[in-house]
Parts: sequence; C-alpha cells; structure tokens
Amino acid sequence: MLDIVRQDTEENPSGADRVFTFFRDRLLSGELKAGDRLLGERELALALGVSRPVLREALRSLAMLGLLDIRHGRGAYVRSADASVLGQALTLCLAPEPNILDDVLQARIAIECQAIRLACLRASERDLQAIAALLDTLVDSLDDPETGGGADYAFHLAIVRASGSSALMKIYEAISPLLMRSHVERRRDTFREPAITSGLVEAHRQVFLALAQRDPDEAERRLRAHFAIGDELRRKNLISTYQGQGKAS
Amino acid sequence: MLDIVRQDTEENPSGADRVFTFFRDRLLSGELKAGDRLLGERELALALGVSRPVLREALRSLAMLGLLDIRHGRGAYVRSADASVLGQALTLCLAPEPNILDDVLQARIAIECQAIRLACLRASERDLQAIAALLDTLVDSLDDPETGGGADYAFHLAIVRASGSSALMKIYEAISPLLMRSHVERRRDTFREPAITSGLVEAHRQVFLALAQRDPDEAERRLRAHFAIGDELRRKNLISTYQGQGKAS
DNA sequence: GTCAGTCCGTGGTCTGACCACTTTAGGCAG
DNA sequence: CTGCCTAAAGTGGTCAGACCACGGACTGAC
Repeated sequence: MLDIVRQDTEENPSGADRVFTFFRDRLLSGELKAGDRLLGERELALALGVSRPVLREALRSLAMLGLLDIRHGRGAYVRSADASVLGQALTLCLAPEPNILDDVLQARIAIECQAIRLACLRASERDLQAIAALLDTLVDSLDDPETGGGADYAFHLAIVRASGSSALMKIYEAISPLLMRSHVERRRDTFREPAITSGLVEAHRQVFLALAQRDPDEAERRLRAHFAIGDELRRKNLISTYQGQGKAS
Repeated sequence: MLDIVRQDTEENPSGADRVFTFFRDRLLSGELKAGDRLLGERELALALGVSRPVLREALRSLAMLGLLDIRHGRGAYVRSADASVLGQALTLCLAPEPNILDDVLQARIAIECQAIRLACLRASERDLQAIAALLDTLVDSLDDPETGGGADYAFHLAIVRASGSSALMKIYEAISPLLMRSHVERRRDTFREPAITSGLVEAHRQVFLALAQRDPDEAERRLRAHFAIGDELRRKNLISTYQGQGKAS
C-alpha cells in the first residue's frame, strides 16, 4: 500500500490508545450511534481492563474530537457528527501557513463552484425557493452590514446545501470559521458603499437565475465573476490602504 | 496558585479543558513551534496548578489531535501540522453519511478544478517539470495497477501542489484517505482494459498540455472531461455488476 | 398536588506510588 | 586510552483509592 497516510507506524497500542481506538472503531462502524449513552467510567474501566485515569484520557480525547459529549453528573453521550471540530482541526493545521485568510478563499471558491454545478443538476424546488428567499433577505438587509453579512453567508451556504453533497457541505462548514475571520477583517471596507452593495445584490441574483435555469456552466461563470469582483475590491482596498498610510516595506 | 489561564468569558472551562485551551492557544499563536519539547508532566502539572492525571488528559487529547508527539521515556514534542488528523476527522465526520465514497469524489473535483486554475496562473517551471515527469511515470506504469494508481494520484496531487494554495493542498490531503478507499474499491474493475488505460493517459496528457499553456478554462474543461469519463466507467461498471448479479472476488 | 430537601449515581480531581522505556554517565576490561 | 557494558536518573505509563461537585430522582412535608 501507499504511505500517503501513516498514522499507525508503530504497533504498540497501549492503554489509552487502545481504548480510544476501540471507541473510534465503534463510532465508525455505526455500532455506537449519536445519542447513545456510555456506561459509567468505573464500569467501563473495569470492562475494558484499564484503570479509570487511563479510561478518562481516552474519553477526554474523544470528547475533544467532538465525538463525545461528557456532562458532569450525567454521563457520556455519543455526539452526532459535527463540522465544528473539523473547522478547528483545519484552523490548527493551517495556522502556521502565511496568508491563510486569503488562501482559504480559494477553497471556498473551489467548493462553491462545484456545489453550484451539482445544484443545477440536483436542487429541488424547495432548495430553489429557500435560496430565493435568502436572496430577498439579502436585499432587505442591505443597509445593515451585520445582518447583511449573515444573509450573504446564508445564501452561499444554501447553494452548497442544494448540491446534495454532504462532503462539500462538511468541508464548507469546516472552512467557515476561517472564512468568517477573513470576512470580518474587511467587512467595514467593502460593505458600505451603495455602488458596491447594489452590484453585490445583482451578482447574487445573476447566480441564482443561472441556477434556477439549471445551467451549470453559466452558473459557475457568474459565481466566479462574483468572486472576481470581491477579489478586485480587496486588491483596490489593499492599494488604497498602502497609499493612505505609506507603510510599504 | 498562579492562575495562568483565566478566561471565564465562556462557561466553566475546568481542569483538563483549561490546560487543553492553554496549549492550543500557544500553538495557534506560534508561541510553541514544531519540534519544541515540553516540560515534564510533573513540572507542567505543578506549573499549571493541576494534578498529573488532569494534565495528562489534556496532553493526551492534544496528541490525539496530532498536535503533540508524546514518546515514552523521552518527553512530549510539538508536532508540525499534519493533514492526516484532518483526514481522520473528516472520515469520522462523514462516516454516518451514505454513499460517502462516491460523494467525496465531488470534493476532489472541486479542489482539483480550482487548483488547476490557480496552477495555470502560479505554477513555476519546476512545478510543470515535476508534473511532466509524473506523466511519464504514469505512462511507464500502465501495466501495473498498483503503481499505476499511485502514479495517477501523484499526478493529481502535483497539480494541487502547483496551485500554491496550502488550503487546497491540506483539504486535498484530508480527503485522500477516503479517496483511496473509493479507489481501491473499484481499481480492479477499471484499471485493466487497455482501451481504458490508454484513454486515461491521453486525458492526463491533455490536462497537462492545457496547464502548460496556462489556459485555465481549457484546463478545467479537460479535467472535468477526465472526471466525467471516470464517472461514466463507474456507472457502466455498476450496471454490469447488477446484470451479472455476481460478487466474484 | 406541589414543593423542598435529601440521597445516590455520575463525572472531576487529587495523591502517591510503582512500572517501563530511554538516555546517559560512569566503571570496568581490553 | 579506548571501547563496551552496566547501572542510575529522568521521563512517560499505569494503577489504586479516596474525596469533591454536580444533576436527577426519590421521598417527605405542606
């Protein structure tokens, strides 16, 4: 086999690792479903043949990964798959990289462009109605940068959801935290001028229209055009910032 | 006791959670770099004002997330960002979803199509040479399904790398484990017939040519065509499988 | 019937000890 | 002096038992 991913280079699954793997596999195989309640720590430790601290190390690790929900005085429950942990992991993974806030936009474009293509093929009437409704929300919240940003995100998210691809959806949710950070970083700069916001609404409308007409190529083209405008704005904003303050290196 | 960590903005981050957050933030801020060695467990526990079991719960969690490398008798070292954990998290996250092996292909297409667009703009001569070399490898390993599959993956990975986007790269690595699973699942079926393999090589060559000519639209079109062929093969194979009604090994 | 207090099961934490692995420094033989 | 080998020190790994804190359920009084 290929050594693309080598997590278990070593064959020494001792203690907590054994317990961790034990539960992870049960989770993967579906033997443990979301909402299930685990036995008490003392009983589990006895059943698995480890001491309670070791058992707790494994349980805590699973909780940190978002697989368990451990509540004081009540017990440990299997949690449904949650993209927030994915997002955290991605953030951690990308943290040392430079310009990550700009770079993550590329991932966003990648996901959305494929999503809208799929959505053209798969979106239900209900999906389209939901997206249309969000378009209205977008129009209504033009004057409020805060809700406007939320509506913008909701619109794009709805498109990804309409793709019917859970993989795309999960990844999109995973990059959302980073997207948010890059968003708030420049929200003030781009969301104020009427010329921009009106153009923004028009771009969204164009995207939606192509989607409603089930035209993948056109939908992707318009979506890319929308992103390109944002990119252009960002660039201009960057230039004016450096011109205004003159802190070139 | 010196309370190094005092952030009660949230609810009640007690014990191991506090320690976990403490180290996670140091990792995020870059205060702890890859390769750094942590103090001993006893000293850390003392310094952070918790007992050793609690400290160990946090450390173990960080290790499970791939942020630490704890080695018996030697100590705990900060590990460089690793996409394998991301892959595991994604696998866990997507586990309950149906048809995930097919669905993850959509994510692959998404990443690669955007990557090749960026690569057309950003790829260095060295990148192109590397990809060309992998194309040769692909041709040379036509008769061996095993190395052929590896060469195929390496070719596509090189394109993503040439995009210069670490976000795309990390996500691509993250979905790789699932990609592998879906790959081996049908490798036997699609990698044997000469007509298919020759067409496969030609498709790769076309993709590379468009990339070398720095034509984003054409490169993406050819890449999509390549994926569409794979999709078609998969469909036909599915049909023949059901017609044959056999699960021969 | 409702409310309050109590009890019990649960996770949360602590202590201190011992085991296993690794490295290293010192001593012994050549 | 050099080389190997052994023993000690430092580190993570595990264990046991005890106690605390929280939440829910039971039970009693009103």
